[in-house]
Amino acid sequence: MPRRTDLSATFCPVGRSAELLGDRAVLLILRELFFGRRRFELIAANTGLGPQIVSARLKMLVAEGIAERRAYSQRPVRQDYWLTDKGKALFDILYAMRNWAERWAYAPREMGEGPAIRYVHRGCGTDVGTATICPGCGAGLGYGDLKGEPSSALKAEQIARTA
Amino acid sequence: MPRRTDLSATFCPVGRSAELLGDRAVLLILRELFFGRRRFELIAANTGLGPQIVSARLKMLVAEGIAERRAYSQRPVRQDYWLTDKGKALFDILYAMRNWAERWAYAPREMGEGPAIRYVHRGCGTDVGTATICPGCGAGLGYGDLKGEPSSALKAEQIARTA
DNA sequence: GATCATAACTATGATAATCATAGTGACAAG
DNA sequence: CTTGTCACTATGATTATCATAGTTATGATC
Repeated sequence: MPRRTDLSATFCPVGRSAELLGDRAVLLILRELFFGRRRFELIAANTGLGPQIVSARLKMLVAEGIAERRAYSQRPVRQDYWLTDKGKALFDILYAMRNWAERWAYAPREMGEGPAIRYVHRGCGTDVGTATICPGCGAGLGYGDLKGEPSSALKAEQIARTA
Repeated sequence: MPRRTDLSATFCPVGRSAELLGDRAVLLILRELFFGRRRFELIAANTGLGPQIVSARLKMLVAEGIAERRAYSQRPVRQDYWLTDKGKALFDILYAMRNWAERWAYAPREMGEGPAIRYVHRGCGTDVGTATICPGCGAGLGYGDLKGEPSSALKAEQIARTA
């Protein structure tokens, strides 16, 4: 495609976010990083993206200050990727995406099963459902406040992808 | 590009959302619809997208039940696009994108100016800043609860695009 | 009543991003 | 010294995207 117009300098904040997030690969990689999958091969396997795309997007995320590359082993040299504060702040967006899809974009769900990921408020132990304010204690819910537990169906799908 | 893998049937809700939202054009068009710009030509002008893309994406949004096409004039026949309930529910995501960018993705901002769009809670009149819970009255903030006022810089940019 | 204007699109060709596949370099284990 | 793991890079075919121009339908203007 021809060179698309750059939105990173528009006055509209949604436009600036769209410049980053209007890309399947970026969203999927961020999902993996939030799930704690930091290694290149794991990210590639779980997203289904090719290694060139994963490589290019991770480079970009590092350049934008959203992720950082760390060596988790010296011999052999092995790198992985961690979210920075700027990256962790994207949690609200991904959580809103999750909430929308659980409500409006139906999954190939087993009968009677609940959401694909159950989130529990670490502070008070309440299952928050798809709320942004804890229904148990009224606290706002941000990065680190929630503990997610994938359903058996989601777990099976993830295992199938990495096998 | 080759046929990319379809994520609309994955168990992961973030994946299903990414299938829809991982696309610059979709995000920009949704922004316009939330801003109340419903006409084809206005959407094309404000997003900078070509008419083929706008056409294709609007068709898709209608097919997905996110927008609907309405005739706002019979003679001459003129159509525009409105968000459905499913579409309006995407507000939380766009609002989270706005909040993230206002905080972390810096605008070419005039000195001393605040956010590009000031949001005021309709219920109590409080300027909510980038909060998801009204700092004035504690109410949760969703679609319809907020009144947005673009800054002069953002207004100027919008006028420049449509001229 | 011929031309001009407006709105909502559709059509075409050049360009560039994406995917699938294969390969590389560094090291460790057997 | 062959095999395996991990984090990538390289290549070629495919296809989405952009810029530009054109179409259809109608109303307004000269």
